[in-house]
Amino acid sequence: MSQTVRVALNRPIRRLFDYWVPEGRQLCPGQRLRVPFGPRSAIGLVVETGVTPPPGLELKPAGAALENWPALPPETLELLSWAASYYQHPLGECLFMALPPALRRGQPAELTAPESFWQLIDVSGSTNLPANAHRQRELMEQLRLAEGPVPWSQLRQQGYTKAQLHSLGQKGLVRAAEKPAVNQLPSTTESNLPPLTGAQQEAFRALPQECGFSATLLYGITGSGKTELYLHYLQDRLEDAGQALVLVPEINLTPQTVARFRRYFGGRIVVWHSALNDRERLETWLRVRNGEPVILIGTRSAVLLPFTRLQAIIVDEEHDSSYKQGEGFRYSARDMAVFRAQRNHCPVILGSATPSLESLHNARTGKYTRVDLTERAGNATEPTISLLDIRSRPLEGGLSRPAIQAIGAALEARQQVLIYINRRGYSPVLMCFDCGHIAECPHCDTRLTYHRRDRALRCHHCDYQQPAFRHCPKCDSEACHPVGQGTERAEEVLATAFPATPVLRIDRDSTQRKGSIQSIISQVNEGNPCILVGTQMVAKGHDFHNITLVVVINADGGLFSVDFRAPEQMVQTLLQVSGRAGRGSLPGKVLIQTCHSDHPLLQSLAGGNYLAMAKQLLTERQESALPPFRAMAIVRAEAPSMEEALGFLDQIRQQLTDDAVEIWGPLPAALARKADRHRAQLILQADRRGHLNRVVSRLCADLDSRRLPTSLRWIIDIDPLETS
DNA sequence: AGCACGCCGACT
DNA sequence: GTCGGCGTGCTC
Repeated sequence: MSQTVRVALNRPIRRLFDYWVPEGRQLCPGQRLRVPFGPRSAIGLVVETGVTPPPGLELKPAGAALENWPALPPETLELLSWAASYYQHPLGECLFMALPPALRRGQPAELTAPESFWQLIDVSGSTNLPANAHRQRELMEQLRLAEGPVPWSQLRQQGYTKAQLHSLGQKGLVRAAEKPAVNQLPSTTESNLPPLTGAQQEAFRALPQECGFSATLLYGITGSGKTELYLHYLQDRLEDAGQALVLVPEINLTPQTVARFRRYFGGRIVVWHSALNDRERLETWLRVRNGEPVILIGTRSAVLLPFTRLQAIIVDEEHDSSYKQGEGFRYSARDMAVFRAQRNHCPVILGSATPSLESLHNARTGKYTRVDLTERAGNATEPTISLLDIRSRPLEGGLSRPAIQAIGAALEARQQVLIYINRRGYSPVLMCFDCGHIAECPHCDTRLTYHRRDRALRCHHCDYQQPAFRHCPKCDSEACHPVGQGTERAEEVLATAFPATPVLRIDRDSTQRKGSIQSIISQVNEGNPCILVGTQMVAKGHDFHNITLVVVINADGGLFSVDFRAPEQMVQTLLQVSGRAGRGSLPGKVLIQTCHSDHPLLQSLAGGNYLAMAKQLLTERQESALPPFRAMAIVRAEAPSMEEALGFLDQIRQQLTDDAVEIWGPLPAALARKADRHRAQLILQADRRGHLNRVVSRLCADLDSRRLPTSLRWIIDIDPLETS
């Protein structure tokens, strides 16, 4: 009697495949194996053993296992199985996301060649490098500070190149070294953790002391020192053999953050983010899987790693929308972290200065414990926020006269200024002042953004671009002008207004080159007067000590949006960006330009009390019966025509007859046409998550069994963040 | 997702 | 007469 196994494959199909296992071989769930699949073979993962295959099905024999241990340990397998069914995503694709690319491809679970390590030849040695070789000098400094040889991956991650190392090697300054054994790497150095302030100690004592499951919402205002608290918590709670997971938004995983953790935990710190190459992913994955006592700092997908000795999870900036994957397997790493902690019987700490309404609600209902840290660390004080009504005020590049005066005053005092604009490019539109024609994308229902640098009109939703026109394509007038504000234009206006001061722009366009954001940050950290102009990117996590003034060009975007989450997101972003001011010893000031200074939300924002605003927003959500008071799912469809998309969703609406599920739509999406595809959506809501899950899961099964035209695409988004 | 099978247009 | 377009269906 031979064994029968159920196998998941890395295919977008909601189905598993059964195979018989030849006599004398034994397989367990989580193991990687090769199986025949159609005319070829594929890599599979065992999800179940000893199954009874559907009757009348001729099974094929399973191929060899790729290793004699499960690539996915039971706890990880359970996490992913839950997530697959909760997010309605094919199990195979979910499971394979927890493997590094090399293992997905069927390569052996081992490192092929040892990684190169680098160290100084003479630690005390003087360096006569050319004056312009500042990167090489920095690299030398890095190696000097390191205790022992530094892996190439770490140097590469800090933006250094092989060429720089080789150049130093030729000069006889550095050399390749042996990989130091793991236990030789410096580990926790207890003495040099910075002492906690009074307020931090109080918060620290309120964090969970038990090892079992607990979920804590750490509400710590910007600059209150949440990271210090995390460091102390890990040092205090983590056993020598234990693993910890620290989730951070992609944008916060900077070398500074990592260096901060490395200073105290040395070789225990490993990182996980999108810039790792395949071999780095494999190496880190293996260290985690082998149960090495790592503290892993990682972005979203780090929550899927196969930890086996997890003792603590921290989710920093838990409100951040980047924790939700926006395509494919649409999971929330924050929510999966909580599930993981629950099943793993370990504490999870969700930290934020602007907690999500979901988490605040969970704290209110007792699902989470809330711990507050509402004092800035050191002698820093909270910034004062004032609204600046710009109705009928002349604007220069989007800036009002009082704002420009404030900027001038701050620069005069040799301080730094941050200008926040939520739009990249030069200006949102290029308009003909004679006939009113506005350049639009031929493939999307959106306007083209004018980028001055390359005189291009670009669509921010597809890859379309065209040269900007001088003559209006409609009326041939020459009166075509950019209208509205973008980062590029603000940069230009500020550079003209303050010619003696450097203006640094931080957005997706200006930071595409690797390491360029690093050089901007180090320039700011030198502390000389400068003006930073940026989008969301500057709002998050950076610790600039000499910024005393933050100007928000226009705060009105989120006030009248169709998306019910817009006010929450607006408040969070504005408070996060405000938090960049006054982090050093000088007090900070925030000027928010608006056309609606009497709007209650902005009024309370000026009061700076996030919890009061959140309470108000939660009341509104409850009155409108929206999340977090109800569960939500969205069915999105796209087709060559809007009729097809709406028709398909309407059919679904007809077949959903469950009284406990409220249905909205179908409606065209806010961006009804994107890259020539017409998009529509259907919103489903229910009081109980479990109930909605069952309904959606039935719907999914039904849609899978129907044969639909290939031109029609549908997806289901559970707990969606974008609802328009 | 791959990859085969399967029927209709422009070419050696 | 074929080469090949991508629509539809299947993979234990």
